[in-house]
Amino acid sequence: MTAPPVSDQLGLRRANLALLLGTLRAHGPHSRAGLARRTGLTKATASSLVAELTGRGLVRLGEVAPGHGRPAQLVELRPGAVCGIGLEANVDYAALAVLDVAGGTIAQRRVAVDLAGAGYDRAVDLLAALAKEGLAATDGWVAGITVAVPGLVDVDHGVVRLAPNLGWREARLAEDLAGRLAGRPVLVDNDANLSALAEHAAGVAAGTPDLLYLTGEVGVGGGVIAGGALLRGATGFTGEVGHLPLDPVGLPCGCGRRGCWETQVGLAALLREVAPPGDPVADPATDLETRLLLVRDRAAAGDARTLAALDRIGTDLGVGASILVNVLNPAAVVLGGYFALLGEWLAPPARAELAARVLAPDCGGCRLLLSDLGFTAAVLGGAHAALDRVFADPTLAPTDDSDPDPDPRSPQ
Amino acid sequence: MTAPPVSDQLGLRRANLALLLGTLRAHGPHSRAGLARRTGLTKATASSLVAELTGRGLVRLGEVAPGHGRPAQLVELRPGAVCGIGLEANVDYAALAVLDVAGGTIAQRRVAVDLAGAGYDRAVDLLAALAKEGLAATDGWVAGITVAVPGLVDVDHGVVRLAPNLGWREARLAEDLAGRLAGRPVLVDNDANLSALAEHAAGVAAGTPDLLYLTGEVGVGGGVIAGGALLRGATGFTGEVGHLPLDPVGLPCGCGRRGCWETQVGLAALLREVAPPGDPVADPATDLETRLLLVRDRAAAGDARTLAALDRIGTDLGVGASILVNVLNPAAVVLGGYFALLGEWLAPPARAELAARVLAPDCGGCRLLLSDLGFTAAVLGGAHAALDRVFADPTLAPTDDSDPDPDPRSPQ
DNA sequence: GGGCTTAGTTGGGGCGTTAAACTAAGTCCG
DNA sequence: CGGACTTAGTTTAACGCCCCAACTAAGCCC
Repeated sequence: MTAPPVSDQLGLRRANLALLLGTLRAHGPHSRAGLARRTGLTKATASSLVAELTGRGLVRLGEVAPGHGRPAQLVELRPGAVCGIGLEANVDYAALAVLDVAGGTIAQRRVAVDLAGAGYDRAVDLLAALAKEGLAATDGWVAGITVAVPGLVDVDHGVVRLAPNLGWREARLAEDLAGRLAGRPVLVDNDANLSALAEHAAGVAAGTPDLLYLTGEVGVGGGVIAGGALLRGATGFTGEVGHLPLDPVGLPCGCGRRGCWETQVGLAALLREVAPPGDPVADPATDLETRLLLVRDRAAAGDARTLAALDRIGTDLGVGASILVNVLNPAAVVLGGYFALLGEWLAPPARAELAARVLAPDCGGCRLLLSDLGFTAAVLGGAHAALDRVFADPTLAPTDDSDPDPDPRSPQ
Repeated sequence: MTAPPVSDQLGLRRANLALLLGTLRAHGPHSRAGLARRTGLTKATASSLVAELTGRGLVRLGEVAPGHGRPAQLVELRPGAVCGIGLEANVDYAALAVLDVAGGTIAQRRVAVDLAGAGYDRAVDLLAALAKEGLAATDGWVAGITVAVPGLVDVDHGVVRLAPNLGWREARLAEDLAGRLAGRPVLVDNDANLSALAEHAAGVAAGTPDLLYLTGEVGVGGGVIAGGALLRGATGFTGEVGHLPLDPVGLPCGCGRRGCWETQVGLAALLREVAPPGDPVADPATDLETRLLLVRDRAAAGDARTLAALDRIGTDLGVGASILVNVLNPAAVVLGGYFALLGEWLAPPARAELAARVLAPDCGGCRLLLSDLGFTAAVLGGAHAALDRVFADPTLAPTDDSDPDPDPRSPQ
């Protein structure tokens, strides 16, 4: 998603196209004169750039805005023409999302399937089939395809280093998927990273350049946006927050230690505390979402045991989050996964802990928010990641005068 | 230090000048043809850019490197002509460093003075006097002046929000100092941030784009470089690592809780554990550095009590660091302050904890290093921060043909 | 000493932005 | 109702920067 270097005039043009496109994304429709004012370019240049963006299908002329002088024709991101595709490979489901540059949803689907049991090759086949479904859903141009994977991913090489829950190891997923999709550019990234990206692009914290995404699943996942970009670290393994050592005498964790954060606030902890033995909520045979909704219903009904458990978990959530907020100073912490589903009860005690434990005045300006993207955050983030390629370099999108646009820089 | 936006040809020129300058800083002297090859520019452009950089005093033609064909004239960063000034305001001393673009030290000095007791206005006077000393030490052009302050700093406005040890609050330091220095551009930043910058620019981890700097002082300070840039967070309060809650039943901390990291590994913990009551090491009347050297001598001599204390502190250092490494995935953790001074004994147990607790394979590629910048890291980082202005925009440096260079963008 | 190789310069041309004048299309107000 | 005013957007010429290609420069190899 990092912008290509600017060194020659084509690079300058590219940078200015990206500047306009980014302005439209961040601040909504503008007249050409308005774009010129905001970006510091001249009206002539803005007009020329808008003409090119129109030719590439990225923007269109929309409604007319009257003013004191001649009415302005607003330029806006064009829905439907240029899309990004997100895929998600998870333990018991696969998902697809197709978004256009305007942020509109072209297609979205989730398939229940035992990807972990299917084996790598059949999983790739299934992802390829989903991708083709996405490709068929749009007659526009597809900027790229991004796969969200729960595990450690080498983004630069598109390799899944280790995804324990899927049983994948050193899987050359980008390559294998591109091979089944006529060489289209395929990116691979961690699901929490992509979820953070989705919150940054479109969620409750849209536009916030510094945010921390925390998702409650079997473990606890973390994704960090810092300075408007994903924090990736030296080898792409940032956001390993599940094993914050919070209680030296706590419960044993899969990592071999005791009292890790995810033993306190992970899904297992929730189900254990919320349900007495024999309770249907604790029955692994029942669908997980059904059980979580049951928990929510009980909380809403005021069930004492449930409320006490959620209060305790919310408190521990806040303790762990405060550590991260002290280190990262985000403007927002966004809760996803089951944290969001039960956020109504988790957030108040978590906010109290944050307020008490964050050293910066006024909590460093940090707000605790609940994601409204639900369990689709990762796949939406994938689609956004694909679109970000075009926002960084609009010349990737082909021009409509059937010019195949011999772009000098090879894809992927 | 973020690069100015590129939108017109002057911006393009600026970006290319910066590209060449950055190449010379990162990879040492090059011929003009070599610069062209490495950057992708043409030889003609590289020659033109080098001519301009020479005119601005940033580079010079150095030795001749023979090869197969015509010998190359190497272009190198020019010592002495363009400088950055770093200042440091600390509780019991103030410091000055003047560096040139080639990384050479033009001047460096430390003054023992009770800044906390002096009051803000006299402290600013003293800093201004030090800065003038630095200005007098060079006949070159000064890119800027950066002040390192132990506290919470609003970098954008040059305001010290809160520096408890100095007794400063909402101090408009950049403004006040610039007023005493003929309006020269003054930046203000947190000392740990600037120390991290110094390690990134010139220390044992030079060039590492992702590093974590940890300094042992009264508290524990942290500075994070991520993706080659300082991590600042939403309101500039990143790196508050001293109060990681590591031991719920530990010693009480000034923050009101128990078992914070700095109660385990801060200076007070070291002195307490290392010295029996009545020991000169624990005597607050003695100079701190003297006492620390005494501790080092005892450790070197194999004193059992000292070694046991250092082993315990090193272990706790590693426990806390592992949390940060799991979140940030840096390529290096650099220890500064007293951690570096006693690193010989602290590092081995700390490395063992890191290896055991970091989840990414091979510790995420992270190495634990000891700073060799000593207690000058912050002031050196300040000088580098000032120089970074020129590396980001070489047109800030005036041309030698006495052209006052009416730069469109105002300083500060 | 001639050929080869690589460094660096020169001149012409293309491209993108700028500046300024101009046209376009409304509102405001007497 | 119509002219002045205001703002949007286009046109044209000019300029700056980089690229390309040809050329000169200066050493090494045989």
